[in-house]
Amino acid sequence: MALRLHNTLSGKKEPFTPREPEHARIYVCGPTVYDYAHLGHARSNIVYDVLVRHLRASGMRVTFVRNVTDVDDKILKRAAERGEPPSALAARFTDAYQEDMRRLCNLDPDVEPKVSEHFDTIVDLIARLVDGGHAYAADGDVYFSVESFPEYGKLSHRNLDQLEAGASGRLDAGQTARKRHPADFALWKGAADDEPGWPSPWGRGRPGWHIECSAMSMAHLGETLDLHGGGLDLVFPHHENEIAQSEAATGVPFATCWMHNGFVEVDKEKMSKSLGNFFTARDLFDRFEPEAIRYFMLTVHYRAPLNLDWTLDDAGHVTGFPQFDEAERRVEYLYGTMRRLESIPPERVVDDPARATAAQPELAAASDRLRAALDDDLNMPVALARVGEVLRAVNELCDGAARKKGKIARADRDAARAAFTAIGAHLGLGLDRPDEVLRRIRDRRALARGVDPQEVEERILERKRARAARDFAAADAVRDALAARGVELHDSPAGTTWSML
RNA sequence: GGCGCCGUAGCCAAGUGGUAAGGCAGAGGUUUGCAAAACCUCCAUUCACCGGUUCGAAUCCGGUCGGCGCCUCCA
Repeated sequence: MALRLHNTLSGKKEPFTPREPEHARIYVCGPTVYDYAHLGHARSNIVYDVLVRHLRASGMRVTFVRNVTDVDDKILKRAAERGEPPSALAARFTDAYQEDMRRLCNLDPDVEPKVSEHFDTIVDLIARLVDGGHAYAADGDVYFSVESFPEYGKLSHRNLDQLEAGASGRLDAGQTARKRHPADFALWKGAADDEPGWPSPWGRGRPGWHIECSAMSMAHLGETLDLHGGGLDLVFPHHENEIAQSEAATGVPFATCWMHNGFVEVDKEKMSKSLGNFFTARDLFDRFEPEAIRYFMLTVHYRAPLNLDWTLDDAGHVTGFPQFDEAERRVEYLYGTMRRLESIPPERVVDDPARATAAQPELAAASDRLRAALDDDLNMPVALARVGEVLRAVNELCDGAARKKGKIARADRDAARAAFTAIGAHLGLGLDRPDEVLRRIRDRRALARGVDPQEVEERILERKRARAARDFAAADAVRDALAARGVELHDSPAGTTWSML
C-alpha cells in the first residue's frame, strides 16, 4: 500500500499510514437529513466511496463510518414548517439519502451512526469537557472554551485574533453575552419549553452541531481516527471544532489525516441551498443513468472545483447538461465494450498463447495502473484515462474476433475480464449488467424524445423485409426516418439493434 | 480586513524541475449494400501576463491582471 493523500492538517501530500497497518478506520461527515441529497452530497459520497473501494481493492481492511445527523435545528425548523414530527421527517430523508447514494453505486458505510441513538455518548463527552475545564455551562447552554485549547485553528490555519476580527459584526447578540470568547461554540443548547429537547445534567436541550461527530466517531473507531473526511466547507468551523473538543477531552490526536473534497459549482459559484442554485440527485436520475453522474464526478480531481454546465432555452429553463450527456456516452462505451467481450462466441475463444496480442500486457497491467493512479492522491481523472486504455484494447480484441475466421486468445479474454473486475473494484464503475444498463439508457432517452420503442421495433421489421427484397432505397428510407428522430440502427450478423443518440 | 485556491488546445481536464496524459468536438482512413458502433492516423514548439532562479520551469520565487472559496447553515 502506497497511497499518498493531501492532508489538510499539514497542507501536504503524505503517505496514508493507519495506526494498524492493515486496517484503516475512516470517518466521513454525513448529511443532516432535512432535505434530499444534492449533487454536492453525491460528489462527496462518490469521492469517499472510491477511497474505500481503492483501499479494499489494494488489500486493506477498512472500517468506514459515516454518520447521519438526524437531530438538528434545521430539521426542527423544517418539521415545524410542514407540521410533521421531526423524527419522521428525518427518517424519511435518511431513507431517501441511502437510496440515492446506492443508486450512485456507493457502498453503504459499515456503520451509520445517528445522533438520536447517541445522546448518552454525546452527554458523556460534554461532561468530560466540562470536568476538564474545557467547557462551561451558561444559562442552560454549554460552550467549548477555545482559549482552553492552545492549538485551536491548526486545521484551518488561522488564529483566534483573525477569527475575532472576521467575526465582528455578525454575532448573535444573545449568544455573545453568554460566551467567554466570541469563537466559543455550543456543545449543548438549552431548549425552550415549546422546543424538542432531551435531558442532560445542564437541563433539557439538544447537542450543538459539532459534538455529535466527535462523540460518534470515537465511539465507533476509537480516540484516534486514521482519516476524517468531508466537504471543503467543513474545514472551518466544523472540523476545527471537532479537533478542539476531541483532543481537549482525550489528550491524543483526533485524526491523523484530514481529507476534504471540493465543491460542485454552477457558473463558477458554489452550489448550495442558500444560493438556490442546486440540483438534487433525484432530479438528475430522471434524466440520466445514475452511473453517468458518478462517472462525471470522477472526471475532475477530488480537491478541485467541479463546475456544472447547463443549457437554457429562451425562457431560461434548463434544457440539458452537456457534461452528463458526455459522461453517459462514456458509460455506454464501458458497458457496450463489456457486452461485446461477453458476446464473443465460445468457438472463437482459443487456447493459443501465440495468438495473445500486444494488448494483453496492457490489460494485465490494468489493475496496477489503476492502483498507481489512485495511490497518487486519489487521481480519478488519470484512473479514468487508464479505463479508456482498457476499453480501447478490449475493443481491439473484439474487432479481431469479429473478423472473418477471427479468434481471441483465452488469455486475452481472461485478462480483459480481470481488467473489468479491477475497474469495478477500484472505481465502482461497470458493476451492473450491461444489457440492463444499455436498455435503460436507451429507453430513458426514447421516452424523453417521445419515441415509442414498440414502433421502432415495427419499423425495423419493415426495413428487414425491404432489405431481404434488396430494396435498399426503402430500407434506407426507414433508417433515415428513424435517424431524424434520434434513433440509430445497428446492423449485425445477429440482427438489428437500436440506440438513441 | 485575515486565510486559501485557481487561470493548460474550440470545450472539459491530468500533469509540482527534465522537455505537454486522457475525453468531447473536428479532419482523414479501415470496416459497412448504405449506416452506426469499433479501431487507426492527425489535431497545444506551448501551459493568463511580466520578470527572476536553474544546464533546464506549465511546474520554484517575486510582481501584474482575471476568477473563486472559507472566515455565517452548508458536501
